Amino acid sequence: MKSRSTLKHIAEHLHLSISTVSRALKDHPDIAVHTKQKVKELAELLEYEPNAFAIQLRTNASRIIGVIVPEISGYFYHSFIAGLEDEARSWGYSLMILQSGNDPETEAANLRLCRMNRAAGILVASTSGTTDLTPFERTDEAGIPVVFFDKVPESRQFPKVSMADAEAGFLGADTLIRKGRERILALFGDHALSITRKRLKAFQGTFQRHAPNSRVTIRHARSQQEAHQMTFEALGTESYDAIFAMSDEILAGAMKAVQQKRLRIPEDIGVLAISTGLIPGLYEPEISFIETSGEMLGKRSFEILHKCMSKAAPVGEFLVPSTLIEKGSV
Amino acid sequence: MKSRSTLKHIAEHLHLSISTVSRALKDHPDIAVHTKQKVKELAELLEYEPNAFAIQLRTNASRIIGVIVPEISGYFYHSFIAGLEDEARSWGYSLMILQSGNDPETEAANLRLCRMNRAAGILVASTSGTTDLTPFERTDEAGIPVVFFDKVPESRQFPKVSMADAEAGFLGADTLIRKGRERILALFGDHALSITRKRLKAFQGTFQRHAPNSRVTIRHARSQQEAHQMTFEALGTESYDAIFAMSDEILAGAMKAVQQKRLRIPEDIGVLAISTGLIPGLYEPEISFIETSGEMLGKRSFEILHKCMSKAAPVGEFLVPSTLIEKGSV
DNA sequence: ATTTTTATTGCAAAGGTTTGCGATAATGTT
DNA sequence: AACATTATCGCAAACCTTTGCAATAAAAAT
Repeated sequence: MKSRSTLKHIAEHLHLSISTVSRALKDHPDIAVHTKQKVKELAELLEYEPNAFAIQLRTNASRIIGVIVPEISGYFYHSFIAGLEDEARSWGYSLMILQSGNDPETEAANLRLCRMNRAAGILVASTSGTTDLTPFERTDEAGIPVVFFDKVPESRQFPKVSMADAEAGFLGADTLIRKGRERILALFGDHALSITRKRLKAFQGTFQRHAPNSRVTIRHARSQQEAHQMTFEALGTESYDAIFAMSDEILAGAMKAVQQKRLRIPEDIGVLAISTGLIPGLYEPEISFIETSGEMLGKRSFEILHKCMSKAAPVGEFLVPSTLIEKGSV
Repeated sequence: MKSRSTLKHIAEHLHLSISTVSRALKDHPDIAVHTKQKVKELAELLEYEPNAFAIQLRTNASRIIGVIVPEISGYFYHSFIAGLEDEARSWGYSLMILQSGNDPETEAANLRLCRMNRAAGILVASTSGTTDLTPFERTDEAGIPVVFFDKVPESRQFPKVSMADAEAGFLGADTLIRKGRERILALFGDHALSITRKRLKAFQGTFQRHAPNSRVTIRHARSQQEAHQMTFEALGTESYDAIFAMSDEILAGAMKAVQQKRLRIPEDIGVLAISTGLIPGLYEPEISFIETSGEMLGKRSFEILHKCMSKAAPVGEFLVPSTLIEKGSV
């Protein structure tokens, strides 16, 4: 275990004071150029690396951003984290990742961890069961900005950034209409989730306004399996010319039914989904989708949080736009 | 910005010394029981939360584990991270996630970050271009144990934990043989990667030994697209009764060709893959696979690192077993 | 020649916690 | 009654860095 070199070591070697060394290393104008040079050379030689703890203790601020998500794996959050990490690193921040396992208690414990580590800021995709926001308020009051993303609470108090769900819903409907699809099997997720309601509302609204004569059948599935089964049954009882899936999970289920029935895309049936992009690329032909990019959400979230960290405190909800990516499946 | 409470605050309120408070909070036997009680009560009331920086500065050790991966997203690492986080949290550790983007320089920078933050330990899935191990050695010498996982270097110096690649390769071949498949299109990844070579060697060896008369065609693809194209061409020129894919990425590519050709599984062609499990579950019928669980690798990796952190320094390579999951696709 | 400015460096405190050792008083031992 | 032991608690240093202010010497201005 090699003893790590400190400012003190360098100072002693050079017969300088610690403060001079400290300033020299960060190009403080007070320090003579030749002194700076000598200091930097020795620092290089001694492989000096500043002690982050000491800095953080002194400045009472870390370069660590806490990220609390229900789960890292799954269809979405990992891409969010990837985008976030990318952006954060370019600003000199690192990520501390915590999973809540969709359990409010673990979530609170994780929040505490972030506070203990004096995170520079915290990004939270809340649990579906998160009702009590006071822990978050306390954290915020303690000077650690909290920004919610993706799964955001109703509260008006915190900045929030999420996908443009209404826009995505509209785009979905609009695309189907433009392509002349008129008998739609539209598969949505759990109706209790706000994401579902927002997408559904825009989707339905668009059809009612612009293609009131189309037959749009809405179904709700809570899992891939349910979506699979539901689609299989639906395809057996009535004839559809397009399937719309509001998420990757739903799409995966629906596609199993499509494969099972050996339907050709887009001849026998058109398929369109709202997706992150990975899943639609697995099929042949690839599935057209409205992209709700996890990466972009990550980057955007960092931007908002970054503003919060530098005093300027934006509030309200920020939306990440979604765009149609055509692959010819509809 | 509420001022956070410290040991000092508590001490002053109770007319005690800081050291007594510190000891009381951690049940030091020197402290009277009633004192402990009073201290703890007030700490609760004041919502005292220890300053992690100060602790880490004093003890020169954090509860943070650095994780350096080429990318978080993609087919594999997110599940690894999920498993790791789960295990680490149960031991009171948090994860600091860094992406190297498969760039050795970024990797080195990330390593430096881990050192600066005095990580308790570091897990690295190295870049394919990582040749110089001295930065890792230096980190290790500085008292921060380094454990490689998944993509491990040749060096004998560091503990390594990876999938049982040989076993997986054997299992793949064995399964195909048992199912009576004799004309195999076997798709592997980049031949430069050790993971590819290990799986391939065991796969080929098993066929040579137990089914020397089977026709096994080996192909190497460096991307999903390449796998797709390669498979499509292969299926056009010769007849096969099974496809074997050594990874999710390859499988995804191959399956596109299968769908394109509208081949029925398993009647027209059998399919078997080595996989994490997500992708094979997307098709209908689902694809049988040899599971190389990212979660398990994550948990196991933590175990090894944990041993390294507590003096006991295991060396050598640890393998997490893989098991066949039958879905009837072969 | 004296005063003012400028350039360069050092001093010392602060940030919160841990910990070896010393201090004190109470209890037990001879 | 003198001494040894035990139970509690406080002192102060250490961990390493940052930063306001003071200090010194050299240069410039009067």
